[in-house]
Amino acid sequence: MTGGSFNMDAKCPHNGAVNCGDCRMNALCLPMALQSDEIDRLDRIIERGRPLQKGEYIYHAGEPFRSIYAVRSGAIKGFTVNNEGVEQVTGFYLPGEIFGMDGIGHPNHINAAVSLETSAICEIPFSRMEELSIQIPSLQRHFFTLMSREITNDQQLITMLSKNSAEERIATLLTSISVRNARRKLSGTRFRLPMSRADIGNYLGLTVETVSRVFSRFQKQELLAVDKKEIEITDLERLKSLANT
Amino acid sequence: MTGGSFNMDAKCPHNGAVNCGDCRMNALCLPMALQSDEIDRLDRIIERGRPLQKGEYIYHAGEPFRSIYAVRSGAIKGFTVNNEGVEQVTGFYLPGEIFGMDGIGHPNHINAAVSLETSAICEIPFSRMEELSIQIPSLQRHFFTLMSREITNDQQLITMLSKNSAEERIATLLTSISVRNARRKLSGTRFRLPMSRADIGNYLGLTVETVSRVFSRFQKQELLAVDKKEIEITDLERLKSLANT
DNA sequence: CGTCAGTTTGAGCGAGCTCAACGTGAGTGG
DNA sequence: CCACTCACGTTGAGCTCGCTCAAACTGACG
Repeated sequence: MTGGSFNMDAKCPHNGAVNCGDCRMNALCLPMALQSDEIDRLDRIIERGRPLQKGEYIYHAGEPFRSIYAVRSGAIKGFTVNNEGVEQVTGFYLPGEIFGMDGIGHPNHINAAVSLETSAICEIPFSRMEELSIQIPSLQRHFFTLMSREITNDQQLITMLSKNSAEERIATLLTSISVRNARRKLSGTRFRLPMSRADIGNYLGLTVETVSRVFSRFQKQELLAVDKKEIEITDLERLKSLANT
Repeated sequence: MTGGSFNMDAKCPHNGAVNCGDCRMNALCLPMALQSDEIDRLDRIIERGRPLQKGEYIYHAGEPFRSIYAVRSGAIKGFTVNNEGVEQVTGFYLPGEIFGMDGIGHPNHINAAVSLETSAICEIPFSRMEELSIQIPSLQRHFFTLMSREITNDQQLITMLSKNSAEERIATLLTSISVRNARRKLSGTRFRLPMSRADIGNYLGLTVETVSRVFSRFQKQELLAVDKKEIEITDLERLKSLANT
């Protein structure tokens, strides 16, 4: 497990913030629920590590569950592995978002999490987080909220897999990334996809070929300009109208 | 309907238990995490209502979120409704299981819940439950566990919708119901499905016709004996081997 | 006995899959 | 600096599973 070997003294090249109070993401992340003295207490239990390289695992399925994580920069892919070794991507986590909650009900992680590009994350030991959330009710509340949000996210994916066409699924994913980027004050119309076509297909229940074809079709319809992983949404309104809900 | 003729003081014909300590489900339900004095405290916040008729809603999407619920008898269907009014079944809840957690992160319920047959449920006001779980850490822990289990359930459904054939999906659902019945000390091989073919199809991302055809095929292959909603699993091993993971 | 919701069965179609070939760019080693 | 490799992405052709549409069956209930 990478978590254990974190060096807390290393400066992160991406982000000078070494505590929640200064972190650019604090409006999105856990601290949003807290007052400044409470943030300090949360801050003290958080472990910040060296940056993760592309392809580095944060945890594997079956590893003991110790912590949940917040993304500071980069992008993380969460996925299950069934007993035939087939992967199912269950989510992509962008800066300000929390992942690793799948392990909570179980002694070990059910899912795995891997870094899709150079990323920085905060590790939050779960048992200490539990204690703290007994002392800080708004933290407990926020935590329930986060888990519930994970549930409704998953349920939206379920609806999509069950009811929507390939085009609708991809329009929905692109719209979602657009919204999440905008929330981080980044462009909602020009961005780089952190994941491969295979990851997108896996997440959306489609083959790589179908993903590629839909991208080409969207480009022909002048909804997108695609250059490998660089995406420019040229008609966000029409893309949104294609998307689910 | 005949609802008016139910008397809340009358003994419930299904279950004489009026408190968690005596409830047949307490080994599966919330109290499993608690000591007997703690169970009393939980017991005091739980509201038990008259039985629900088939088709009766526990809550609609958009209603204020107040409570979570435990199934005492019967069966509950949880589903989302997207803005075109299309339903997506997200789960079936059997006795001993908890539902309604989708509302936690939000002011209002995201999903709806409806009774599939005559059912009895316990209502647990969430704000009192939150207070209590601050005082009883093992209750907080159990609650985290339940929510996390909901997440992993949803993720299994995601994998199924994304990767499995119609036959695998239906084999998985039947196996799941079989296991959950066995946990309640009921037959794992002979039971009555509480939901319609349409509900099954909706849940599994299939049409009614496909569900019906797969049931017929399974019967021809001597995996099942189907008589409307009565199911006898005649070859559980082979059914399990068809099922996902 | 008629109605109506739920279910079953058949016939034909199509979205997305499979298989196959080719293109592209980053990394590697001579 | 080029040749080679290898992962990733695109495009085409044909097939298949589950969908759509249609019709008939069943049982519960008035």
